[in-house]
Parts: sequence; C-alpha cells; structure tokens
Amino acid sequence: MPELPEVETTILNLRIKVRFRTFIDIWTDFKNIVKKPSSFEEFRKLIKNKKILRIWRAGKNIIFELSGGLSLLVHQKLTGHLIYGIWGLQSGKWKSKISGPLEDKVNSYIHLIFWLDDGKMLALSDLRKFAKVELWKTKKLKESEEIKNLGPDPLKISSAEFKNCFKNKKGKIKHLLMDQGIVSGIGNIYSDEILFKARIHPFREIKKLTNEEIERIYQTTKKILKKAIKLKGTSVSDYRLPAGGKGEFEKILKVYRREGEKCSRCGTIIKRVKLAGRSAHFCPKCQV
DNA sequence: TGCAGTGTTGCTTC
DNA sequence: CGAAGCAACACTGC
Repeated sequence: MPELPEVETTILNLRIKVRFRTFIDIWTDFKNIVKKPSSFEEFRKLIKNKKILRIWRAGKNIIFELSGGLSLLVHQKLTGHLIYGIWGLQSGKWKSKISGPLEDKVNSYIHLIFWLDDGKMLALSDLRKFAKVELWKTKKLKESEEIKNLGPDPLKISSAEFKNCFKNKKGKIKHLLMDQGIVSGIGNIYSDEILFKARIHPFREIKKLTNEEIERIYQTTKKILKKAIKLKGTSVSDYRLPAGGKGEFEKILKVYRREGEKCSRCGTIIKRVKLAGRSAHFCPKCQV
C-alpha cells in the first residue's frame, strides 16, 4: 500500500506537522520494530532531545534528519502508517483524544509512539508488524546499501535516464517496474495501473519492448504517480493519511483489485494472474 | 471452519 | 548464479 504517492503524501504532511519538533520520549509494545540499534533502550537514549531538521524520502523509505548528526529511517512495508495526533491509554488501548477520522482500528495497532515538544505525538501503527525503524548516523545512511542500492526516483528522471534503467535487464516488465533497485517507489498497485494506462501487458519481456513502448511507460508512470500524489494516494484496505483521512486515488483504480469487472476502455473482463508471487491485474485485450 | 490472499522486502532454496 | 519461494505477522473473505 504505501508506494511512492502514499509516502510522498506522508512526508508532505509530516513536514507541516512535525518539522522542527523535538522528541521528548518514546513508548513501544514491540521493541523488535526498531532494528537499529539492536537495543531499544539505546535507541531511546539516542532519540531523546533530538530535533527534526529535515524530512525526505528515498523510494518508499521515510527519513527524518535529526540534530546530533543522526537520521531516523522508517519503512512502512505493507501496513505501517505514521500518524500524528494525541492519544491516551484507556483500559490498555490507545484512544485518539482529538476529534477526527482516526479509527480505533488504526489506533489499536499503534506499536511505537514519539512524544513531541508541542504536546502532540507521532505514532507508528502497523497491523502486520513488518514496518522497520532504524537510527543511523546521517553520514553513514547516505552510504548505506539500502539507500545506495535504490534505483532513481521515476519522477526525477528524464526519458533517456528511464530507458537506461532497463538497459540490459531481463525479465517481465511488471516485475522490473516493481524492482526497487531499478526504479524506486513503485509497487503492485501502481505497476498495474501504469501498465494498463500504457496498454502494455504485464508479462511482456523487457527486451522485446520497443523504444516507443518504453517511452509510453515512462510518460504514464509520471502521469499516474503525479495524479496519485494529487489525490493523496490510494487507501486500499487500511492506508491512512497522517491525520487519519483516506486517499482518493482508489476511486479511479482501473484494474487493481478489479478482477471480473469490465475494462473501462474496451469492456473485456479484467484478469488477475500470479506473477512472481504477486497478483497482476490487467485487461487481456487492450494490454498487449 | 479453514485456508487462500493481502500493499514489501530480504533471505533461503533449487 | 539467478530466479523462485517463502517467512516475517495478523486479519479478511470466500
């Protein structure tokens, strides 16, 4: 769920809400969510009194650059959400104290809370507990494998650079579009939507795509991602904005999770087929 | 009731 | 060596 547009929406919101705030203290019920340093108490000690200077994104990773030469990296994986608000414990469960659309469902999966110096909180809710939090020395983070190995951001590159990403690669286009080492930020939902709009079959071998077809994929990638950011992302199942609202892009999904429905272009029934362990959704007639 | 499926990534296996 | 499979976890829906 949190793919490039959702992560971008999240950082735009967080910049307004938590930039220049200082961490007062933290709480968790799942120490394992912090992978680095390996000791949670060490993490707590290091994060206290650090100020958020800058918030940015590398692919789907959210990075808070802090005072003291440290950077906090958060990857939301499948079901993580960074949310901002005020919560209080009520019979062992976190309840939102400010009115708004935050639902108990999201609140009940809060596993990490940062208290801020404005009296509010930044929380990480994650149903499946796959999300990861790491504290790095800012200098080392930029040289780290996880950042260095990311492909370029599709919104920041030219058509020629995009084509270059796929040069000498082999495999199916959908699989490669989702490969974070080739271009970063695209996951299952947007790869389906991009290929539908580009009228390219998800199983097409990259080597057999014409120049014109890759150009079309480049153009539609930009269009789809930009539109999704404008609509504040997709809220399939439980994605939420930092203030709890839902994204709007889901309303205009053309193929993702629309198996059995009619293609909006030609009326053919949308298919769902497994590819590399994931579901690919596409129109078998107009995607060739 | 039970099992397949779910947005991601990285490690294991063949 | 590269590609496929699966585990991490918890829940939904058929």
